[in-house]
Amino acid sequence: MIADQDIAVLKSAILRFVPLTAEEWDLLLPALAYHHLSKGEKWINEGQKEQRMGIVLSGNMRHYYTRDGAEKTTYFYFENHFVGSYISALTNKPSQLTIEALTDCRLLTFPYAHLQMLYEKAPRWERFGRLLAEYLAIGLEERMAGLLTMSPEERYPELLHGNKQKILERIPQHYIANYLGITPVSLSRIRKRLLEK
Amino acid sequence: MIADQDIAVLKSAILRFVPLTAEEWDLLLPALAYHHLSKGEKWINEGQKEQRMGIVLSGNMRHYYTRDGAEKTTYFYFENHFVGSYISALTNKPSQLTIEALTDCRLLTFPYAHLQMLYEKAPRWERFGRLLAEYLAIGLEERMAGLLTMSPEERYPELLHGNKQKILERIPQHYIANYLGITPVSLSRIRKRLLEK
DNA sequence: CGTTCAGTTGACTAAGGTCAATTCCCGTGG
DNA sequence: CCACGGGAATTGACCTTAGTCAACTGAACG
Repeated sequence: MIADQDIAVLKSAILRFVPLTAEEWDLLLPALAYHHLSKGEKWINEGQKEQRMGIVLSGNMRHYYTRDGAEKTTYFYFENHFVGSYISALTNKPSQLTIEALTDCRLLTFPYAHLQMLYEKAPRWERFGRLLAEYLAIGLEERMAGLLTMSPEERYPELLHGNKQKILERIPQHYIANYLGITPVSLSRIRKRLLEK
Repeated sequence: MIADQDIAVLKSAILRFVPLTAEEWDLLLPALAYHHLSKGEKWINEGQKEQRMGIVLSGNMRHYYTRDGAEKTTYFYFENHFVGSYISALTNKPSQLTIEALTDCRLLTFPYAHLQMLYEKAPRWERFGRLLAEYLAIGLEERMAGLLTMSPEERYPELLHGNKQKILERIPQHYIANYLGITPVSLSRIRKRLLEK
């Protein structure tokens, strides 16, 4: 049994994209599952093909690529964020990503295939799918442009003063360095340099 | 008057995403316009809000951000590619990008607003919109992951041996350097280093 | 033939990476 | 309450690689 208030969180996140009738909303309900993760636990592993998406009810998570043994964090997830190996689900290939809980987390999840089925069934859900993909594309574009046009020393303050500063405070600095594409050592030096100004 | 064969090119590009009935296809027709660009000419300028999308019939183009006077190329367009300041159109904000013809180009274009109108009118078109956004998101994700996980020296061979090598041959090296996020001077050195192996 | 622009090369600088030592913080157990 | 252990962050020394500036080469085009 899933708590009503948890379902309400998911519903309002979806309604930010599209309005839904009660009937349309009910199409998703049977696919929902509750999931709990302990700090440090992995939800999705690299190479794996279990394609679920979900929403973070509480806690925060990160996802990263592993290459030559090194982890590269490309995203953080917080409360009310959709989470999942979206690209893997879209392309139907094994995930390149690992998604890990940074704190204890509570999730509400559903199979991506169920969402795809809704795309077939209900135009409103297809619209949701479009807007979700567009939202993602906008975020990715910004991220990419940032990597290409700014140095790490510029990206760091940008990240701090962005719309997430309060939340980033909770995240250990070495993950932030990783997100910026640099080592913790370099971030420490950048912080020092910025303080001296 | 637009040539039938040009329209056929656009149509088959769209049909790669979704099947369309004749009636659905006809909804787009009245919005089409033909456009010719000379080498070096800019199609979309930074700061501008004209939101058209199109397909490249012939020639190739690039788009770039301008920051502190420096240009950062983030994409190349070739025959049969959709082109446009997609993010600007989505967010309805002035374009951050400039899109420029690298050679003489022939384009078929339509207002993004017209496509949005089709989203309202026909579920099939909305599906096209979803698949287009998903396609874009996949490409952006790959690009971003590449920037974060690989050095320029690794990215260059990757680019060469990717699915575009034949086309990249046509593009001046300094644009490729720019795309890789480095200077032409550095790319020249990287090439030299790779040859020595 | 010059002019122009892309590409290469050399000398030097700047900035991040690596490795290792040290300090700080915090929680746990004696 | 204090001592210890472990992970995070900082710092120093040194290395690697891209950036910058400038000179030079080479090919394309008038």
